[in-house]
Amino acid sequence: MSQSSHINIRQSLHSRIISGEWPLGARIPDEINLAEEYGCARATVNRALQALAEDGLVIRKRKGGTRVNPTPIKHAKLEIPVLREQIEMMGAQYQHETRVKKVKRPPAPIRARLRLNASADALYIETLHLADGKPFAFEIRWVNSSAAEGVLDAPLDQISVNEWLLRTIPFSSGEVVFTAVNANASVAKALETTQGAAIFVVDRTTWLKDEYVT
Amino acid sequence: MSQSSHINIRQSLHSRIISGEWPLGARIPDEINLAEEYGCARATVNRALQALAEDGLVIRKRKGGTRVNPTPIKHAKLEIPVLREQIEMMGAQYQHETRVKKVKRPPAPIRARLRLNASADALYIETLHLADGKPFAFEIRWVNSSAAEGVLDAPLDQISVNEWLLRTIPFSSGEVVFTAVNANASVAKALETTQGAAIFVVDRTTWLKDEYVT
DNA sequence: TACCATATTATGTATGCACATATTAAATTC
DNA sequence: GAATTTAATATGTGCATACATAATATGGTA
Repeated sequence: MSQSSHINIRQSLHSRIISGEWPLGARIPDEINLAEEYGCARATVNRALQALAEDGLVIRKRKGGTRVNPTPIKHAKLEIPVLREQIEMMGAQYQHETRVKKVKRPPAPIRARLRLNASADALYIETLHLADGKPFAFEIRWVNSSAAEGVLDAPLDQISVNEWLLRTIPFSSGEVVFTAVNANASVAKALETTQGAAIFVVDRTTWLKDEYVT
Repeated sequence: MSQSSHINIRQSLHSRIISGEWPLGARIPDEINLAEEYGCARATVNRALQALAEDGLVIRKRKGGTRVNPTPIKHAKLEIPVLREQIEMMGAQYQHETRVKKVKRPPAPIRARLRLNASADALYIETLHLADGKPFAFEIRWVNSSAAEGVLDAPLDQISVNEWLLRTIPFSSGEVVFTAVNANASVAKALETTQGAAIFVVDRTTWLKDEYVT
């Protein structure tokens, strides 16, 4: 009982579900019964169940009741840490250098990803992120500047592009897809490490932007 | 007013925040005032604010009040669709083939990722996912079988490994990292497409598993 | 001034109640 | 028997209230 009640109930139900107490797709007791069982108000059970529903563990329907999601977890949520926080979390000091920043025509695949027509320009930015002065990550980003207006005027020396965009753009529109490329030679060089090493690349496409994070 | 009140308020506050009505890090009115402004109960505002806090848009502290997150969105949540759903969403019929499934010693980098010692074995699985009989995605997965006990006995012909794991493993422990490799020749062949094409690879590391999704 | 106890404040959580809404199940009608 | 109306039911939402809790402000004392 270290936590609040709805969290306890949430966890309890969670473990009961994955323990197989209720088979896949089976209906679990309704809120009133659970409330009785746990000795709390229906609203409290409701809150716990809603949380489980958000996690995709159960599916709830009016009248139909609550049942264990037969196709569990359509979507796993994950975290895309802002690099700065990631670095500072390690107790290191964060810095970043904007190496390139100019408007130019993106190559065809990028253009397609950004849904730009052939003549449109985009903003190209290369940023090197440093932890305690040592290269930590290298970031290449294409920004659809027509969508993210003001990006040219933004104080990109103070905050990173990443954060600026996250701050400015309503992330609700973010449909994100991850793609990958191997670390190429130039990137490896920038990071002062061996090509093909444990470098990882994240390629995110949103309605608005396209970035590679190394 | 098409939706329920707490969702309206949530959206309203969201747009007010990103519109810059309250500067970064600034404190926004407390629940009581907002409730008054929106003409609803404090609980309703509370619900909206908690949702925003979960999204990382605001930070809430007892007494300190609620303020706009100065380092916005530490974590963007995204969806990792289960391949089957993705395919069925397109109106295609889903099938999958388990091509390889055996226990063996993973290579060093994988071992490190899974936090296994040098002698430990892991389960190696290759799965080909089909949409209407045509190759759609190729999946290579290493499973730390000591953690995911029972994976060997699971009916992996009926449901995919992906779904089985998601169903079985408490995803609360899932710290996920994405990495990327270029599509290599063998993968490209399996997918009957050109190497280096718009294939995308997701490399996820959890406490428990490691997978590549093409 | 520096420090510590206390009051104040904003959010966190829980409850009981009421009513809305979707959906199933039952009852009625043709 | 089939189709349509009606009732029953589980969840969705909102409100008013109460108390808990954490963090800040305040004031008094050394």
